[in-house]
Amino acid sequence: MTTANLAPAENAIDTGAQHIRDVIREAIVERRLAPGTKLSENDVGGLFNVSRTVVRAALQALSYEGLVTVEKNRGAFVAYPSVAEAQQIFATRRLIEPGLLREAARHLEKRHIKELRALLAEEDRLTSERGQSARRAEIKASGDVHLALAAITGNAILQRFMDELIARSSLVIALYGQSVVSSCGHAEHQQIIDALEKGDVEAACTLMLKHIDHIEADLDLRTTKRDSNLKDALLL
Amino acid sequence: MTTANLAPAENAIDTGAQHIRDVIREAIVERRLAPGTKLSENDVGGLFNVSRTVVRAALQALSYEGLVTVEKNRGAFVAYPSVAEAQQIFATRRLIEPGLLREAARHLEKRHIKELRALLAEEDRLTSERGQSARRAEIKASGDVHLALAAITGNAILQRFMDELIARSSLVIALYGQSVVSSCGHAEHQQIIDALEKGDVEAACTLMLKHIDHIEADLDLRTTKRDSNLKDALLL
DNA sequence: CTGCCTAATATTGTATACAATTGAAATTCG
DNA sequence: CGAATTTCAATTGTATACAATATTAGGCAG
Repeated sequence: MTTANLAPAENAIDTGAQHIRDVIREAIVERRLAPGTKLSENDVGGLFNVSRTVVRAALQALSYEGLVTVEKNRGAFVAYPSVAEAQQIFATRRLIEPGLLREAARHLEKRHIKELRALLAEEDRLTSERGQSARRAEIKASGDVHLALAAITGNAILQRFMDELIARSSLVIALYGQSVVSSCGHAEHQQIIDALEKGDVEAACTLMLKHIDHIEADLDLRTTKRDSNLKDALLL
Repeated sequence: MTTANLAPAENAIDTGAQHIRDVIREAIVERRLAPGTKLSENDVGGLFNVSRTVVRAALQALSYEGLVTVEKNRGAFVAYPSVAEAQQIFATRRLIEPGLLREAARHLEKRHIKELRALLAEEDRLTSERGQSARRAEIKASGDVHLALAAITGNAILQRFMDELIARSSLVIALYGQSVVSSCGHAEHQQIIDALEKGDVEAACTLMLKHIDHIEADLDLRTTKRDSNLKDALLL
């Protein structure tokens, strides 16, 4: 117990539960698990060869970060964000990310730029690739850019908040996204990093706000199909 | 299921666990439970007349919001924030609260002002009262002002982030606070609300930043006594 | 008397068993 | 034939039992 303990949010909870949580989380963020899908404790437990006890712990953690909805005596479901929720997620991102960018700029080093460039290149590579698998990876890569910026701040709390916001954004995009996010999204990421590298932090902030606006504008929030009755009907 | 469901973060988890979580949480925030205190599953369970199962769920939730530290095979303890953690908490608050204030101003109505005034009056009342119990209530009341501002935004995610930040701030103040927070803290709250009522949002933001600076300045972060070995020795 | 090693105790991690609640199918009555 | 009610199956909520790990106490050698 010498080095660790610096990242307070890195609470191990339980070994097995942490793994299950990570796997399900990734599946949700990459849209392999559709919103509304039932996550039966028995099924999940059987899948991972563990008892319901540990599955419950994982589902509870996911519920806390808004990726899973737990209904009493009914079980856990992949979250199905409402329009109001979606708007709150992006409002919160607009509130946090410019400040996050300024804070990242204060800690910025050359190696960080290199890391960011590598992420952009990966994103670029995926954009030109075809197939659903590439599309999934692209969604994740897009979020990773924002998470990398959060990591630069060295602020574990901020990182966790962003973790949650990015994951939930992915869910929202999965539900309400119209076009593929890529086209505009990737170019904007590049512009933000460019501005950051030039030292023009305020320009980067402005670009970031526009970027978030664009993501939200690409959503089709008109759909009132977020009626839980209808939803149940469709999925059963 | 007509009205509810609007607050997505209000996941019920478990009935019993939720209650235990709330009680322990309040005890930590009000400093009745000292940082570092062991929270044995058996003891807590006996106290609430429930099995370890439900206690674990509560402790896990508390761990997720940083109020409790869970060490593998060792159990749960009331969190003992490091200096680095404390700095991150306040850095995050400085990043969020000005934006939160602007967002609150957009939704501000007369009834909100009345609510805020009532909170300030309560804070004032507690300030003039003597005794440890009043001091505890004062710490909580001070946080409530910030939480009320978050509530005005109507953004449930933002509210949850602030919930966590305020709770952890209370812990930090409990550990590192020198003087009683009240004297300067309360007057500053009043100034912020005054500026808000006048419609001068930017002034309110400036005051808020200064306010957070003052809270942090009142901490004695020099103390390197955050050595877990020493801590164990002292508490046993 | 001090330091280390071993054994016992206590606490957590996980699985299983039982109770309670929900959802649906089947049956009965209008 | 349709609607309401009752019964049954499945799933979650909670408690308990067992396994693994850590801490503490005791003994032994130096």
